[in-house]
Amino acid sequence: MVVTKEGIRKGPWTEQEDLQLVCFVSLFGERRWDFIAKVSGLKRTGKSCRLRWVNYLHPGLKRGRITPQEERLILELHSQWGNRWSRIARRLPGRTDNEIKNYWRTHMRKMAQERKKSSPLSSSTCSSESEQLEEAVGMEKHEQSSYMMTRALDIKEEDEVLKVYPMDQIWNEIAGTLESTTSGLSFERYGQEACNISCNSASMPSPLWQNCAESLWKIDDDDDDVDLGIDIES
DNA sequence: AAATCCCGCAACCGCCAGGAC
DNA sequence: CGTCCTGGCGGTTGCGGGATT
Repeated sequence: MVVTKEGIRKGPWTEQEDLQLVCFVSLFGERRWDFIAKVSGLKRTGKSCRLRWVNYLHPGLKRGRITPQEERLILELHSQWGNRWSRIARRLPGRTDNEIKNYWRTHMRKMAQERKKSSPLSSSTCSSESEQLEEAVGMEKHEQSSYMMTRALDIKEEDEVLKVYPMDQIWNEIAGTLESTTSGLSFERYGQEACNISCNSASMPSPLWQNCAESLWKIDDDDDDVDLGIDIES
């Protein structure tokens, strides 16, 4: 853990920080990250708080491996939109842009390597890794796109089967102590005690969670008409 | 058993767009 | 209209842990 001259902490988040952030996001919502960063007493930037929330703490997040269906969807969407990770992520409920980005990098690298192995001659014609990657992706796309589209609709069902994610422990801890502080919170009060972490007295209004979870993964209508509707028909 | 390599992922950085003033 | 602030996005880095030698 690094602390900068300005007293800003960097590096991995501690469990305590996570709890603290969860508390304050529950109070203020997923906005005003700079404000949350200040008020919470976390010595983090607003950006850092937002990132931590979006990529790790959000209750709607799915954990575990990318499924074959998701993989195909990623391939298809990437072929349409390129590296628009956040946009792609909106199509994959519970997945974050960061996760998809990471997945893409590692798996496409793997694919490129395998391809290189299987056809060593072709490597001489490729001047860069990125070109190889694109080639590999193109290959995947043609093989799988139509199948993927029919499978894409199944993903939602699969989501329901899933999967305990690590934050459950935290949610459980918090949920157990909810009622005591959910009503009558004032700024002064939570500042002093609501997030007096160990968070045993943390407030965690569950309806808000449901709201958040739904809203974050709500598909952006503007983006939608571009793609799936069309492709599903084909 | 130790050293090295490789992969997955969390986190940071820089840039940009949109909104408030 | 210009400036500042905030949040979102894509790219990149670095660490931890498992696999391999």
